Amino acid sequence: MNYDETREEFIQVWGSLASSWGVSKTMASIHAYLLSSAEPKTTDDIMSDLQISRGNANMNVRALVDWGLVRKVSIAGERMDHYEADKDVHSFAPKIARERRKRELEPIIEQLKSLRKVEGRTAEAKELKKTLGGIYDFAMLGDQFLRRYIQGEKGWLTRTLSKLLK
Amino acid sequence: MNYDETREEFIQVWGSLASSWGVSKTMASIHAYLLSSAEPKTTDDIMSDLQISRGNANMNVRALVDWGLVRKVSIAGERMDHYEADKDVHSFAPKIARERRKRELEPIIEQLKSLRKVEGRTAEAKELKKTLGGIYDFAMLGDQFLRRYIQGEKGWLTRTLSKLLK
DNA sequence: CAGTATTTTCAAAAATTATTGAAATTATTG
DNA sequence: CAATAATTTCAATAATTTTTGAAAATACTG
Repeated sequence: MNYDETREEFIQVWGSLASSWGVSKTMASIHAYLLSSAEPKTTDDIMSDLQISRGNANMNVRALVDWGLVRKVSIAGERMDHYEADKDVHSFAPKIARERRKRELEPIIEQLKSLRKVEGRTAEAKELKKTLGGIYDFAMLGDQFLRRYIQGEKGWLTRTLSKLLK
Repeated sequence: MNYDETREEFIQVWGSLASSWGVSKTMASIHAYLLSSAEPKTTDDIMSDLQISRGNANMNVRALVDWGLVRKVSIAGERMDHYEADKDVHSFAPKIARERRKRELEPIIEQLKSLRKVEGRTAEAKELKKTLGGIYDFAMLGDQFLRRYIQGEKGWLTRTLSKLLK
């Protein structure tokens, strides 16, 4: 399988998995497109290679920039903005973790913090308290781990997991 | 905040977060409903308390049973099926992890396994190979960790993470 | 500054995903 | 086995999410 075929398939796979990763198909496709590009690309490149509209390309490139997965670079003599993906998984994965933590974990923790204090001396109230408390404690542990990964030094997770699984 | 208020809010929070967790809103609401129920509930209970249709209730309860988060229990003298949630987060979280791993991680790994072998001696082919290889290795590490958690003994993850974060 | 290029916005349309509800199927009871 | 209860299925509908594309805003260039 050659370069172009690999690229195309990578873009298509990354895109088709997008929904289960909680991002739009286009956002994932553009990410894969830039991850597999040797050179920075313009919005026009993205539009024509991925066959999408300008508005769509613009919105999703910006989202990728917001997530920190892609950066704007200037090419001397060119007017259009060029975009380039961070290709080092150990650098971009924590950024994805940061966004997903914020969307998927933080709101649960915030809510459970108060819900687990449910009042009442009935058996059912006590049981609910225990259930919610258990979920809260578990979520907090995951949260601490994620926070450490997100802001930690680059090799930490890999080193830790490797050791752990040896 | 009393038992009923807490329950209602928990159901609503769990449901509203569903989309970012890759499950349908109803599936999450039913899960929260059963997690916060002292007694096993029938499809009719779910329908009337959550205000949803029979088809919807049936489909999503079955999905919860498939995931292993809820089990069918028989109540002596009652004809209708009753459903009860596994309330121990250390028992049900690995089941969620198992399903999400299957949907979100396994397909990427399967594809990257071959894509990372991209042929070509050009600079761009080499760079792509490096990028895809890096993502693959990282995904494999996460996969090993998840597998260990999913089929491991109950306290493993909590113990490990607690030690790690101390 | 005027003219042109580029980027952004956002209402409307399209695509996707979830839900309903009634009919079909399956299970239970006497 | 007939009658009834309970469950499942699935085509139609509704709700949600994504995408388009043209207009508005912004940024350059000479």
